[in-house]
Amino acid sequence: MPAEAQVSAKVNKVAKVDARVTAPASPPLTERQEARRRRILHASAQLASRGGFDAVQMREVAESSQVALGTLYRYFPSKIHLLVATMQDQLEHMHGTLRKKPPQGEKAAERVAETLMRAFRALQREPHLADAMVRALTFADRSVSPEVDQVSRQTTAIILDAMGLENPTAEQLSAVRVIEHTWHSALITWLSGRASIAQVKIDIETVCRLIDLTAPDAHE
Amino acid sequence: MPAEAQVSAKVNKVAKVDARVTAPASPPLTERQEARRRRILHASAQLASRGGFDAVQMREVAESSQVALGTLYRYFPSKIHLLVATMQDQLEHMHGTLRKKPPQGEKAAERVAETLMRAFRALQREPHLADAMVRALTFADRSVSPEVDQVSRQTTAIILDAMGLENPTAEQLSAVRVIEHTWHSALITWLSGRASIAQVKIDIETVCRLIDLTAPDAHE
DNA sequence: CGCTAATCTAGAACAAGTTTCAGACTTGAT
DNA sequence: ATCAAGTCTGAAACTTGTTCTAGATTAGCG
Repeated sequence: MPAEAQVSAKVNKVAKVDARVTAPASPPLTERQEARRRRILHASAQLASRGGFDAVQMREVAESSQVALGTLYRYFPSKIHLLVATMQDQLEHMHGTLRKKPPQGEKAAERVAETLMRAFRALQREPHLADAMVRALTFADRSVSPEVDQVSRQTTAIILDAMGLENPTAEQLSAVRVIEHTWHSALITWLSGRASIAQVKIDIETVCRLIDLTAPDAHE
Repeated sequence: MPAEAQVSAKVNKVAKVDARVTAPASPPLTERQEARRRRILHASAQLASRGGFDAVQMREVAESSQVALGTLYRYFPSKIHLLVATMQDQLEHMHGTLRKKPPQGEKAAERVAETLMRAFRALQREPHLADAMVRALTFADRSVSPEVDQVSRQTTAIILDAMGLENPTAEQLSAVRVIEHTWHSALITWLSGRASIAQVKIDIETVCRLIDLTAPDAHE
């Protein structure tokens, strides 16, 4: 029988979180395990904040989080998994923060653009961290699909929140997907120095106009 | 003084290619060097076609192309550089091919969507190659910016071609950028198995509607 | 308490990208 | 034809992600 295994998963920090955006708490973890996991994620974010993707070296993460290399790999089967998990973690924060002060815009498109720009500003404060997370996200192969999908759902939830929609139409979901595409890709161009902050802003605002197209009289 | 160094760059295969999409032929190469370069790109594409990004191993590329490892690195300073160059190469082909049979759609949005779907179908024929190229492209860091930018310009040219525009407005260029974002990101979701081909099609068609937004009476 | 299975640790080992180096080869110029 | 400078080769070395192993620990159970 298992050794460390009990304690309830203490997710759902933010009140009524949609089940679709809550991580599927697979095997419940011991307190010590939960603590290890947090230490690892913390070390990962910290190293990433310093030097971006390259600075997150597995041996360093292991050392910083006081865990053996093998253990690190037991928790996160690859560097990409680790960074995607780090992103999930950060996104949860972000979503919580964004919920508190909902965007002010009149129309849905404006609110979404405002929300994304707010998120973008947050990323600008830790550009290296953003680099590590976004690079990992787009570099992830099939073996990380579930986790990446989770991030995607969380992002979708944030956008739908901003739109103020309960039951989006298929067309609106398409628009949201395209917005997400633009969001990710625009971040990449910014991170690799091929687009300015202003440029990203324009792209976001441009793509958000798609929302008007799917619901000319959009509001809640 | 330089040793191997002369011969004119024999780019511009396709007649009147816009200067903005022509590689800035830096130091002209010897014929033997040009041949080496081609062998390398060929080996790269071949290995990529087999097993995607991971199958393109620098030692293997070197061996396949009958070049020493050090030489390979002299031509392409990193695996990412190599794969991005491979993409440039493939894109040139693609653009040439696409030029021949221009899209039929009435409206600009339709023509762009049709063109991109055509390109998408081409990629589907070599999914592993697509994987290698696209992953490299989005993973590229600042050191590869010039090359990635070149790919971006080439892509822009293809889209503008499909739109049939000579002097796009700033607004239209924004739309094109957003379309490119969507194109790249949608490819990624497809390659990582998180979106179906049908899904990609919808996303492309959705984003192309932005064009109508910037030019309601769009045509040539 | 004492047992058993799972987990953790330290460290070696392996894989693939990248760098380095000494010597052989080419090239353009004298 | 010869020379100087730049290029190519083959091979070793180095780096960092990933895997493997043997032994120490920990957790849950009777």
